[in-house]
Amino acid sequence: MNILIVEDEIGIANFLQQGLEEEDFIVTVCDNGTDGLHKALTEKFDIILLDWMLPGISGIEICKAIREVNSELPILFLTAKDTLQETIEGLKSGANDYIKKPFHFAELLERTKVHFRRDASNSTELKLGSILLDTERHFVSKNQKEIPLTQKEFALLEMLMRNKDKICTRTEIIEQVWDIHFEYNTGVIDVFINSLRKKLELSENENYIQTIRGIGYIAKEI
Amino acid sequence: MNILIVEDEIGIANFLQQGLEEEDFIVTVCDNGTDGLHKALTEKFDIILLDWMLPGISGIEICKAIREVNSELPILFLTAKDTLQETIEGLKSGANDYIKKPFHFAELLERTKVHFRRDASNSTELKLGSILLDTERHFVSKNQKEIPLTQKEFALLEMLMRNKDKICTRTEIIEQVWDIHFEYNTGVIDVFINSLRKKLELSENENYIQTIRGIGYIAKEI
DNA sequence: CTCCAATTTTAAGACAACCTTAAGACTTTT
DNA sequence: AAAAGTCTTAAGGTTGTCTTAAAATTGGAG
Repeated sequence: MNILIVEDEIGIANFLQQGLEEEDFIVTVCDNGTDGLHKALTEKFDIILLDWMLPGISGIEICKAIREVNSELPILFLTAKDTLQETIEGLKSGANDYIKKPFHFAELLERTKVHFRRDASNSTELKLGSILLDTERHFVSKNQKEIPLTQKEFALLEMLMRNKDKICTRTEIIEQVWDIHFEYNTGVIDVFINSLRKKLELSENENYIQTIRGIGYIAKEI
Repeated sequence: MNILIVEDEIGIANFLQQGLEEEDFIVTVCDNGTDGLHKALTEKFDIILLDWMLPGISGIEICKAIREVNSELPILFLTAKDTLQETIEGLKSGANDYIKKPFHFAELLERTKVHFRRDASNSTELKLGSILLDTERHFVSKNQKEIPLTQKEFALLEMLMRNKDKICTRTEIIEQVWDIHFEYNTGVIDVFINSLRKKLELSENENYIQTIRGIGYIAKEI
């Protein structure tokens, strides 16, 4: 996990770097706004800790500039500017959290971790109603009962579950699950959807895998 | 945007409710932990504001219970427990933010909005009165109730909603929805407009889809 | 290497959902 | 009152999906 710290007070920067490295984060420090913004835009970080008052570009400017390009990257302000107006200005500029100096390192650490948590996209455990799927163990269960699936069945279910509440078109499915990248039409998908529904015993009122006629399928909580 | 407030001090709850409703949020209040948890698990909210000390189940327990099932839902603690240990405990239990009482409403509001931002930025939702249409989920609802639509119905409604407050001529509709690029006259459009109105239960005084005689149709907020 | 079992793919008929058409009722305009 | 445009309904006709079974392929054991 890569953290970028943009902070000009060397004492604070070192203190943070040391503390975060002890927690096994990979830390990069910039002591001015210009470098900070440049690094933020060109390298890949998982989170940014940002001071407000900086030589070069101010924290606010950096924050706004990052948000122009990247709306996902978590940005935490870390600043001595502690009035209500400033707090709001900081949050409005696109930050995800606003921590006022002086702060406890333990709280900063915890607030930092909050933003790593929600990155469930690479989680190995997926859930859909009473259905659980673990990609690592290649294991699927429903109501605590294991459901043995074949390779293709598993891959198809995984794709649907990773895209929960999003439509998977037939083309997307053929591409991702079957790795076929040209015009193709056959009933394979239907056959496997059918066998998934059967094995998972999806009745009328447990319609987790719905068909979107003319388009594809969707996995939905009900 | 639906907000659930779980708070037993009526004064604070009312204050929050009023403030948030002025900002056009839809607010639900629970004055005890048991109801709060139940509502959080059974209804659909976009964010939860949670007191720590509550009659029934404590905020911490609620937070953990929600996280068992839903790792995405933003949870904000809002509490008088302001020590470092408590803050950390709150965040560790799965909360996304931890706001200490007394707080400024403006800051609370801003911190709440932080969590809507990233949803909104990549939203695929269109709104027309109480009607919501999500292209990605191929989902339409009115007053929180799902309205199942067919392909063509969906495409037609999507076109009208994308052009909200703009007239869609019959020719434009036939071109975009039916992909027919030559002179064509038949009642298809009328039939589908009719079935949309029926399924969406658009009465006289909810005339979201209006006829522009001789030209086409228009979707309008009323 | 060969055979067997399990998995994957193809194919086809049955089925259901959807789209289109057309015709008559209704509304608005001239 | 006539004409033009729209609404409503219901009956085919079409298309996409489900289901089943058999053929083809793969992977592992002997």
